[in-house]
Amino acid sequence: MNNKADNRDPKREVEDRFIEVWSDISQLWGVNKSVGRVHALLYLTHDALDIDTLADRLQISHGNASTSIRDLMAWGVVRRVTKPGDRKTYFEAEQDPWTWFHTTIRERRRREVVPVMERLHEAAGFAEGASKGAKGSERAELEELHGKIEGFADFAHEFVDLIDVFLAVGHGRMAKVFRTAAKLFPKRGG
Amino acid sequence: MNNKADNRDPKREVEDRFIEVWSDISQLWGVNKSVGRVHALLYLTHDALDIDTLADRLQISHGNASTSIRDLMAWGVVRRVTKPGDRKTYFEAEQDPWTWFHTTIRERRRREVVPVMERLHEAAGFAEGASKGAKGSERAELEELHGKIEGFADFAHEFVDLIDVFLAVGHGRMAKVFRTAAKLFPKRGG
DNA sequence: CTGAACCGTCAGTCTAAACTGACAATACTG
DNA sequence: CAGTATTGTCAGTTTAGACTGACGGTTCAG
Repeated sequence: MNNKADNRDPKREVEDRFIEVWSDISQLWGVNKSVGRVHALLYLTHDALDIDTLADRLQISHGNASTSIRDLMAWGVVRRVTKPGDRKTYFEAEQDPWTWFHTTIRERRRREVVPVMERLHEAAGFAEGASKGAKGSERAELEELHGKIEGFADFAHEFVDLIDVFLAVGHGRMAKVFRTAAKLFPKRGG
Repeated sequence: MNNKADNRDPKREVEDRFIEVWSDISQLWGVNKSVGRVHALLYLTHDALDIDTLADRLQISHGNASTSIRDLMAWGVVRRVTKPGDRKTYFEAEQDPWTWFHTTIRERRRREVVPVMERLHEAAGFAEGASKGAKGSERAELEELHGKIEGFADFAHEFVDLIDVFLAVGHGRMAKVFRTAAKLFPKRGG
């Protein structure tokens, strides 16, 4: 039960603490715990690791480690590595957090944002159609609804623009963009 | 089972379609389905609604509606409203999406970002302490680990700065900031 | 070709989160 | 003050998602 007490190795304890924090950040971000922990360990480990080593180190099943690695590769933040004269498959993580974050945002945009924006536009289109097909007070109500949906769609569209700027600017320059923006639009009270 | 077919009212269908989209967006954002649906309905509905009307309309239990409302109020995006000469408590949503988004980000920063950043700094501090207490090759390893953790912490700190700029700039001006940023740092290939 | 080492998959199990519905608490009416 | 309408809470149930471990497929050594 008590695997902290067994842990005499300071290196291991340093790793564990960071892994737990990253794991929690991942969960806030909608990524499951095991995936976060595997990612954290690969980020900390200079050498690429194989599935069994990951499973051992993190006390998770072989299957879970394998599935987590599959997810991380689908997100584009982990690479498969083979070493000559060695059968095993090793995995290594992107080492620069900005690159990793950029990749993640691009993938999230593709998987989640684009499809949901299409559905939002469909909903707005349906509302518009319904209001044009109605008469009298019902028409007025439907027009109001349509306006509300368009209002939200406009906001969502600006949010997507924000993502696009982030993706276009990229990496280290993002901080500079924001610093510039902060100067252009200085903080106000509240 | 088939409650779409029963649904002859076009207003209701327009609402339902939007509610489903918003619900999915909420889930992507880590907010549960019922909470998202309640929020969507309140956004669309000009008049404030009471708990039973919400539960009826969305086909969820009274308890679920009440809990969802409690969450939304804790997020600061729904207000309690009382009408003179009426016992019931009504609830209404913030109508401007930018205001709502701004409030949500501020709350998320407070609840999630700040605590996890503290833990990250603790982890970095622990790594530093461990490396200073070690000798020889172990020390070198611990210093490398510490460097990795600091690297991530720096990135995380810039991310928090980004949130702060967003909060400082606020509402409608955000779009302008981004348009300006986009001009300063034009899109490059990829 | 056979056996060993290893990775990927998925059915079944387990866990955590959401939801329901009954009850408690509160506010108001007559 | 008793009765009624309404909101809030939470124990128990249900549901969705994560995790395990056994199996099958593949690759390579001998």
